[in-house]
Amino acid sequence: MSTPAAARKPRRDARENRAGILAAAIETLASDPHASLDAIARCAGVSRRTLYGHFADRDSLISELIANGAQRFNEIALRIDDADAPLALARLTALLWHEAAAVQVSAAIALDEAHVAETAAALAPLRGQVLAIVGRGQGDGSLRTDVPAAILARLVEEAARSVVTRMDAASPDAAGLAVRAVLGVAGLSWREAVALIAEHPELDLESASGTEGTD
Amino acid sequence: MSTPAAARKPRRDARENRAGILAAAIETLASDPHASLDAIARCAGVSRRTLYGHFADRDSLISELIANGAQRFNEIALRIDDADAPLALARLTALLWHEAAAVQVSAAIALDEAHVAETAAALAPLRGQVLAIVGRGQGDGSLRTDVPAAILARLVEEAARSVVTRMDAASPDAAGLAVRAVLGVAGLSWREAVALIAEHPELDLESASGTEGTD
DNA sequence: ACTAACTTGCACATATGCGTGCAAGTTAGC
DNA sequence: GCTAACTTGCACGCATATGTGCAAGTTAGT
Repeated sequence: MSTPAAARKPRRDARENRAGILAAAIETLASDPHASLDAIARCAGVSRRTLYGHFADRDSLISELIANGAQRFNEIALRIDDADAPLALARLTALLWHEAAAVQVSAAIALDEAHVAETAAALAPLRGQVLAIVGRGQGDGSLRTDVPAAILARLVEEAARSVVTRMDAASPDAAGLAVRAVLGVAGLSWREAVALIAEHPELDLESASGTEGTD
Repeated sequence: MSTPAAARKPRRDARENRAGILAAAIETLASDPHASLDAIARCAGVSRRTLYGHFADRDSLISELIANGAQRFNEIALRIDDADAPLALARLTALLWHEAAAVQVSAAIALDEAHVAETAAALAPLRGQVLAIVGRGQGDGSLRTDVPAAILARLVEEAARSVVTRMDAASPDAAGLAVRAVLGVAGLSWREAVALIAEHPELDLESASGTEGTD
């Protein structure tokens, strides 16, 4: 027996629908964290009733979103191993940016009273990593020391969240903007931030257009 | 006749209740922008029905909150006249901080889909002032120029909003934190920010502009 | 082509929030 | 102490959202 109890493999269309619902939830909740299940279902091209066939209730859906997102973010965060703290922050921000869509939901959901605790728990590894980086940066003098590490970590997180959720993600250099904001809050002068970014093209802050660095 | 048409002066308890409702709305909505009128009424120690005696509907209440807040913020913003852009930003942030409670609601409400437009309109003068300061700072090289003025103004606003809404307003140096975050995002290194703050004790940060309160 | 899995629409129950009407109670203020 | 102003509770009607049961339709997979 392949499976000890229950659970024959679900049908193809069912799996597609389930994925579609999750995707629709991300898309819909990103712009409105209070969107109804009906809105999500319609966005997924599925009936509301079907949604309940895949998720027990609203919380189940949200929880799965949080779990999925958190896992991706944590994996990214734990892969960062630059010794240089500012660079680590920059890279972390840049990498997370690529998950923009997912990040937006998580960021939005994280603001929702009902799920703060759950999100906080799920993102613990990421937060630990940020705190570690910040602490290291304060130790070697590369980051500001006029703010306690714990608060600075929080400040950095909020700066990133702000840019992700409140600034136009489609703007020319959105990823770069996020990195600049984070580095600024972390204590670097803007010229230092610009220099750091210039020295590390592998940060891959895209992008097309020629809004060139310029200053 | 003191009053030409209509409007006999309302009774005292009525005026008190009205004010109480507004205060309760600020307190309640600050923590949960989606709080029900019932919650607000209860917080004001008044029946839900009474609330409707003072405000036609939810929007009327919110609108008055926005109008009140915006007026105070705009007045403060337009009083700033420091030639030095970083200092102007610092002072603006510090002054607005004193309106913390009111700022929190406005900041929270401003995030609400239904009232963004209204808030944006009401805060136009403040935003104009920020843009002017930022432009000036870019012109004289005291603020970062790697980001267009319009976006930088936005970034500054979001940084301030973040700290106000998301960081513990009761923490030791919350006002200073806001100023530091704003200056950091605006391009100053943290040492420059610290120096600026140190040179201008009249910013009145650190400690206690009086919530010495207790209850 | 047959069957089990899946989807769907509809009806239903429940809950919450908004906004209103009204009759009975309180209170401010003269 | 009288009266108008104000508050209150309760009853509605309305709208939206969640979650479930069920019978009838589709569809995937063998």
